[in-house]
Amino acid sequence: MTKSVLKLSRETTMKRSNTQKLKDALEEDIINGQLLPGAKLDHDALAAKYGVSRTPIREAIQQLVVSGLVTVKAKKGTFVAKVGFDQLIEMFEVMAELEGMCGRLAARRIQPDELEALRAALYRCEDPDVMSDPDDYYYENEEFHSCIYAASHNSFLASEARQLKQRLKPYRRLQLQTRNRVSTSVSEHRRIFEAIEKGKEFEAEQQLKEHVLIQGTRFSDFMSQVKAFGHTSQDAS
Amino acid sequence: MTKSVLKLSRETTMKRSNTQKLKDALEEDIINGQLLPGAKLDHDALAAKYGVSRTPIREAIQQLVVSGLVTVKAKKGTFVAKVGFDQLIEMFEVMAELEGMCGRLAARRIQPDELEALRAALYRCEDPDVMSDPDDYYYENEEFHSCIYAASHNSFLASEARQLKQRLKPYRRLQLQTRNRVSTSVSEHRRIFEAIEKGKEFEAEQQLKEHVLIQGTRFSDFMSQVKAFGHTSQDAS
DNA sequence: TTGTTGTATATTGTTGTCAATAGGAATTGA
DNA sequence: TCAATTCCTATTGACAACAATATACAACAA
Repeated sequence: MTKSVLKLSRETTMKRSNTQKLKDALEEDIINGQLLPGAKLDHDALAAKYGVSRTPIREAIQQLVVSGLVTVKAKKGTFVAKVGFDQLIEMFEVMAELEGMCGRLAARRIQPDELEALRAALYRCEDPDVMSDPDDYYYENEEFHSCIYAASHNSFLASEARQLKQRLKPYRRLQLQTRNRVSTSVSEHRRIFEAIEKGKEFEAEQQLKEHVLIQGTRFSDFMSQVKAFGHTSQDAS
Repeated sequence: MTKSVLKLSRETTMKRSNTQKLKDALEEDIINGQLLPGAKLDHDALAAKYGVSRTPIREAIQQLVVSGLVTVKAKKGTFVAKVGFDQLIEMFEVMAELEGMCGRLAARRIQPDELEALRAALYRCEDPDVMSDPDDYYYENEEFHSCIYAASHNSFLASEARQLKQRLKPYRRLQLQTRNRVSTSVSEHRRIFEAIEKGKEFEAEQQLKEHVLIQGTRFSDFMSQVKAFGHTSQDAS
């Protein structure tokens, strides 16, 4: 693993501290599956890999602990958080509620231009070319949901939902491989869109809740996939 | 301000790092109003006050930034987060949703012993002696809501709700001084309890949402009080 | 074989110091 | 009097060395 040494070189226009850059880099690796739940994060190794001292690494890791992505076991090392079953279910339950709330508020508050943006996002999701490519669909799906977040006109809610979604992302990967996932998702999107378009708060909320909860596959299927992933039921927090 | 030097002496049974103790101490000061929103947190001053070096303070502050209680303005200093109006409203909106969700789940999942605990908490809230003392009532009120959290059987939800409540606490203080607050709150509690007892999910959810949102006082009253507190509409995040 | 004790090592916590950066003030010129 | 430039200082970020602590492992004894 000799690559990605000094990934911290990019500078857009903002000046960011090494700690922040480290935090983002680790976060991304965790979310995108480069670092799997349970993987050990060795301070010295990371310090060497990124060419910085241990302090920024300590601080970055501590911040990730606060946001729940990693856990430190005293004198045992720091590891990518591995959330147990029960908590995973609990988190999805909350995620569904937040998404549902976004939908309800969006149905009530969406503005004409936002509605058109949402419609455009829906159309892109329904494009056969997009549907056939998992990466493309993943991106457009995110866009669709982002539109709903924006339309909820509650930026705090949006950021909370986004944060929780990120935290769940390492485990959501498992769902996407289910058969017919995409086509099911698309038809759910259409129902969600129509509910929002017509201002049906309750229906938008319900549709979104289900969209998150069952994610087009039976929940037991999902559970068994998670089980197969090798979790027992410990840690996190 | 010579007091509280080395508040970090208490040891229950756990060993906690200075950073963690600092974080808790600052958190508590912020939540309990010792440190008002907008107050400056001087690293050196804190280092002197608590008798530690600057590093634990740095780290504690960084963690508080992640959880949203403080903000750092580049090269200007770090300050207790002062959330603006709009975001305050947004946060209350989310808080209401989470509380409502707790109530809904509790109505569906509460166990006999939990129901009795909730009933007992309700009775304590209704005790005239308790109602007459703001501090007592505050405590018992917290207990009542804690029972609902527990009965939701979703510990993740409970911790998220608790965290958000803490973050709002500096501003909730303003509500408690409203006339008839306690007696209104108590009767709301009874309605909430009855809804949960009878398993009426929807009603429990609605009651709790309103309980949080209007908090017995008209929202505009609350808003004007907040305004009087001296916020304009900046920072946070 | 099992239990205990001691040592070694890995990991985390703390400190003092240095460097860089941005804000503000003061001085100088018009 | 006003504006611009320069210098000073407050503040944050980073580092390396030091210290403390708990765990793991091995050796030894019962």
